[in-house]
Amino acid sequence: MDISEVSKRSGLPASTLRFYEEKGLIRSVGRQGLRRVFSGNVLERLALIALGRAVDFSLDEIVQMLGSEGTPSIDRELLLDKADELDRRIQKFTAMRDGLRHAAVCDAPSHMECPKFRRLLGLAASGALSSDDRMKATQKRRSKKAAPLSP
Amino acid sequence: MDISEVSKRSGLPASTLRFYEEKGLIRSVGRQGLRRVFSGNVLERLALIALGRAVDFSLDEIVQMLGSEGTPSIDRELLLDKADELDRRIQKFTAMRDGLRHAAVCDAPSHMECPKFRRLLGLAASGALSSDDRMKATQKRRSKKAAPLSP
DNA sequence: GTACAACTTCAAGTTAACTTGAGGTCAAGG
DNA sequence: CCTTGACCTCAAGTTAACTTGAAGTTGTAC
Repeated sequence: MDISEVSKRSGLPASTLRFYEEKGLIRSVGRQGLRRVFSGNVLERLALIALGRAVDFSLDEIVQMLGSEGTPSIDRELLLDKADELDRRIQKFTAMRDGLRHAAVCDAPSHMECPKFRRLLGLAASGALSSDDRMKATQKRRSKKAAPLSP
Repeated sequence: MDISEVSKRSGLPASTLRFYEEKGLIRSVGRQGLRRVFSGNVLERLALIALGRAVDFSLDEIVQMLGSEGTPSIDRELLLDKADELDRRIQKFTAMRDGLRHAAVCDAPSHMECPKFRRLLGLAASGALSSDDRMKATQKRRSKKAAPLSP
């Protein structure tokens, strides 16, 4: 497959595919003249990348999870970490959704006078919802097995 | 209150507060010499901003929702839109979480051989989870009331 | 009354994930 | 043979949301 074929099948622009290759996310199997040639399994790889992006992994995180190997063999612990992270996000989002929905129908003269809305505000302000706890649990869980590369 | 007081109470660095002021998100009530003076309700305002950020609004969106007025009076329809959006995100995230969790315990030799994981991959690849539908429903619902500013 | 920590402005830097553009190469059709 | 269009590289631009730095000012404690 040439790059436009991959582009068509994956829905990603060629520029993104080149960018991904440069980042080490995908690899072309060779060249025909100047042109990259991709094997079919790049599509599976791109699907994995899309999966990662869908759960808000950075490209760098994805590079790490997907080794350079064909078969990724993703760390199962990492998967659980990410599932936990998603759980926390789901909880926040659920709280937010309920709060927003209530605020929308609340008959308080202004949102500011609605106690539920104010409670939500308090939550947001306290950072409980700020979604900046991206990798805290990951770090925590990860640190239990300690540094595998140092003495 | 001076800026460091607001900073302490809000948890935001002074640079961010200045940045927010420049963006029109908050306002200082005046100056003492060079220094900004903020009124107490800037904290409420910052809480609203945090709330918005917590549900992934951009600062520009937030500026629009919070008029320049003291009492925001947020568009209730907009709140419902955002609640809907959150619903969709929650569904995606739930699907992802379940998928990840299964993949973590799945006894298939490689994730690639696990049908559930592959199904998840399909979902991600098809863009069903790609979270790029940020404002589609908003646009849709919004377009029902049509352009209020054009003839 | 002077030192200095804390404020100020304004410009420029940062990060992620791409996109765009300029300038060049090459295979295939006419 | 020659044109054309799809590909190539590499550098630079883009956006969001801030942060950092340089250079200047000032309220306050001694």
